[in-house]
Amino acid sequence: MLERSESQSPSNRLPDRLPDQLSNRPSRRLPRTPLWRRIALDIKAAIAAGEWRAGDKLPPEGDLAARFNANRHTIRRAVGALAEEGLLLVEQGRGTFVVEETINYQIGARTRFGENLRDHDRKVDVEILAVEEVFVGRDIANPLEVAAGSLCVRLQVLRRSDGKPLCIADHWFPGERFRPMAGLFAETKSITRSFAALGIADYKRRETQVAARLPKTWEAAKLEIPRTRPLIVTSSINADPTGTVIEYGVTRFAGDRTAIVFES
Amino acid sequence: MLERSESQSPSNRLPDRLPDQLSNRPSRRLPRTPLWRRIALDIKAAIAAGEWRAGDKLPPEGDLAARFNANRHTIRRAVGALAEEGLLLVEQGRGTFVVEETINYQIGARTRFGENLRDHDRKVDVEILAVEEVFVGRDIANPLEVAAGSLCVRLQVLRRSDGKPLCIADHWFPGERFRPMAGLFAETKSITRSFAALGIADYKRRETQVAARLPKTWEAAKLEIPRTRPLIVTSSINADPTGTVIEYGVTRFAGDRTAIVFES
DNA sequence: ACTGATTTGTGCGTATGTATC
DNA sequence: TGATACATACGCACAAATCAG
Repeated sequence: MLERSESQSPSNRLPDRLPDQLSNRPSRRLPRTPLWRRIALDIKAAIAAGEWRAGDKLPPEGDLAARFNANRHTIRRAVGALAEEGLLLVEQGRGTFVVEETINYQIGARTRFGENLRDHDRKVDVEILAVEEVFVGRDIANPLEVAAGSLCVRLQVLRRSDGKPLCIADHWFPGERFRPMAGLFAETKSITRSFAALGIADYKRRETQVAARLPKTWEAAKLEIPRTRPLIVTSSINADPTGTVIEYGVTRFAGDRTAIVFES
Repeated sequence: MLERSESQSPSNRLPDRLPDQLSNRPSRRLPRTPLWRRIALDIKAAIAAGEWRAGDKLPPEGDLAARFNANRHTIRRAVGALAEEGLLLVEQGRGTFVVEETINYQIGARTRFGENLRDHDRKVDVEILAVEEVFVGRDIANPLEVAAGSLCVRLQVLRRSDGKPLCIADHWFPGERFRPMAGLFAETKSITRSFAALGIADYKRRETQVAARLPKTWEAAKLEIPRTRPLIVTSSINADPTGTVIEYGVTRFAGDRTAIVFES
């Protein structure tokens, strides 16, 4: 836990020289900005420059003290200011982190994936991970309101926002009627448009369940998060205007990059 | 990893006796049920008898093989069937678990904590962890729609359902008007009733944000979960009929015991 | 970041009982 | 009776995921 190398003995009460920063100020008379404030700006600049990115852990206060040639108390003041600003997050015993810009993913009865994020000037991108026809088990058959063992279409996609993985979604579509979905989605890259091609002009989200769990290895890899960071898992049922279920979806969001917002 | 003691040498091509199970069949001619199916029933019975309870980990397949005097493949078949039924959950590298009955916590515009769970014949219980008057920072002031540094009331409670910790909730109430909340809640054990005592007959949940993260040590302790299991964190804003914000709440649920359900 | 131990997943080979033609 | 196909069961080996140190 060594703070600085100098003045280790308590007898040495007075520093033998001024800290570098004080002599390092602009040539004359200009209103000097406090050291902690300059350090705060430096840290901010370093983050802006990409040295530490959203979610990264800053070096321990001791290391920062060495780097900026200041006392740990001074560092704490700078970090405290940035934390108050909301740029940093300080956690006792863990460290100091650059707060992640969380994406607020709005969910309502008429949530459509594409529209949701386009408002935020984000580039949305879809990668198809799997398309297949499967005989579904009870877990999928129940929400789809079909018999267990029915033939259904499964579509698994990875959605990115600004190039960063946002979520992995599994979509199930019930029965023969939706066999063309596989091809349609590959073409349109949109579930809404694929539905439209099948003559379904409108549909509504009936209910959404939210849970949290840790990712499996492949999920963590695809979402580019550590395996120790939790997922938000939403399960939702979409029905056409007659009330027939036309899709059941399970979506996994990177838990610390995303917040799901429900309006009521 | 000894499977069976017999016939370890590959030179011994022919088993010297019939496997136990085949000679072990019902006395005569009755249609014999396959071993894997009988084992599945045995496991089911053991769970029903309370030998393994919801959330428990079953012994490894090897141990089960020894116990049921069968090959691991046979055990896997039995376990696979029960997993398909939804009674067991198999996780590679971790083990096989009896599925937990997850609590579906319904959220809508008029969600009231007490009413939510009483329907399920659960005993609801509230423990007050903290009550205080605080000058709130930006993070709380913003959703409450008051100035940063305002005096507010903070109430932190641990809610149990059937004795098991369900969630930790922080409630903030804005300004002078709600100073009596501290005492009122201690008396009524209910936010709705406390509001009523203050002349607020009705209020609505305006919006709810859902996120996930790992618990801090004290949260894990209070919720009685390991630190490696994620929390579901909901943040919600409640407003009275005039639209004035009267409460901001942050609630942490045990992620693997709970699913939050939103209707739309 | 690595290691070894634990546990499930998968594939191959063998043997035997059962149903069908 | 025999040929064939399928379901059941055992044995072995290694891959893959998880976890504790």
